[in-house]
Amino acid sequence: MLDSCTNNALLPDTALYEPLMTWTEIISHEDSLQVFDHESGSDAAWTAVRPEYWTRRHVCDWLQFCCDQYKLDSNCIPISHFDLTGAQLCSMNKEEFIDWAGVSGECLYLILQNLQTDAMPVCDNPEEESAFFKECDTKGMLCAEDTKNQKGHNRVKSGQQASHLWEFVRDLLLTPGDHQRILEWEDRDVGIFRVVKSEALARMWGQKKKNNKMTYEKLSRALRHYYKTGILERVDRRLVYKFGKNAYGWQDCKTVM
DNA sequence: AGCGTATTTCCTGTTT
DNA sequence: CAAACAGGAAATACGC
Repeated sequence: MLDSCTNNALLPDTALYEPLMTWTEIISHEDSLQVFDHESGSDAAWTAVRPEYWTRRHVCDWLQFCCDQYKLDSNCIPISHFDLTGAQLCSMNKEEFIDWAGVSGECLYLILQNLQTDAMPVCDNPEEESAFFKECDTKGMLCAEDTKNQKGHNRVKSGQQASHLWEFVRDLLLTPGDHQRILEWEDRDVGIFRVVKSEALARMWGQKKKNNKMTYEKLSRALRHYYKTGILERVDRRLVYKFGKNAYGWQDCKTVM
């Protein structure tokens, strides 16, 4: 089986993003992030939006970009697996991602991680940018040599995803996989979900925050604080919550590939 | 050091 | 009765 990562000298330095934006430009678009309309899934390019907030369309565009620019073999990518949002994409850990994404998984994971973290060159210096992509290139080659036993990708930082409780909840809802029915969508279209296993949810949140004294009682108090900020809306049913107008990243985007 | 935000902790009362 | 919900109040954690 041919690993597409072997496929070329990836990243011909600065030419890489020529048709797109430089990182500096991308970062300067932070402001436009604030006004991005998640409801309508409107038009910001994936380059202008943080991966965690990508719509399905953005994920699709990003994948296409990776295939084009990194010469990944699209035949080796399970395209149907990428019918997911950025939040879903980002919530997978490395193992899950690689399982999910096929033989190019490690390459794609690395690219995504670098987009997510400040490993992105935040500078105006094209030389640094190009150095960044060279490093990315090197890692890409590594993954071609051995897709299994590469552990030391120190470049990939552990990331800052889901640092807030509501994001943690959201990502749990969106993550395909293994947390067995702790949360379930009640009405996905409008963002209503139900806490199925309250103690388990508290335990997971406690683990994440390294707080073994977390309880659902306390977690739910934190959730109720979200009512006043519009992250959540009240639903007068036990263990049922609804994402509010200030929550993002949970929607099921209608525009698909 | 000071501040603001996001919880965490505790509590009293109410509802399911 | 147990489990949740409602919020107020205060303590804490943490990033800037």
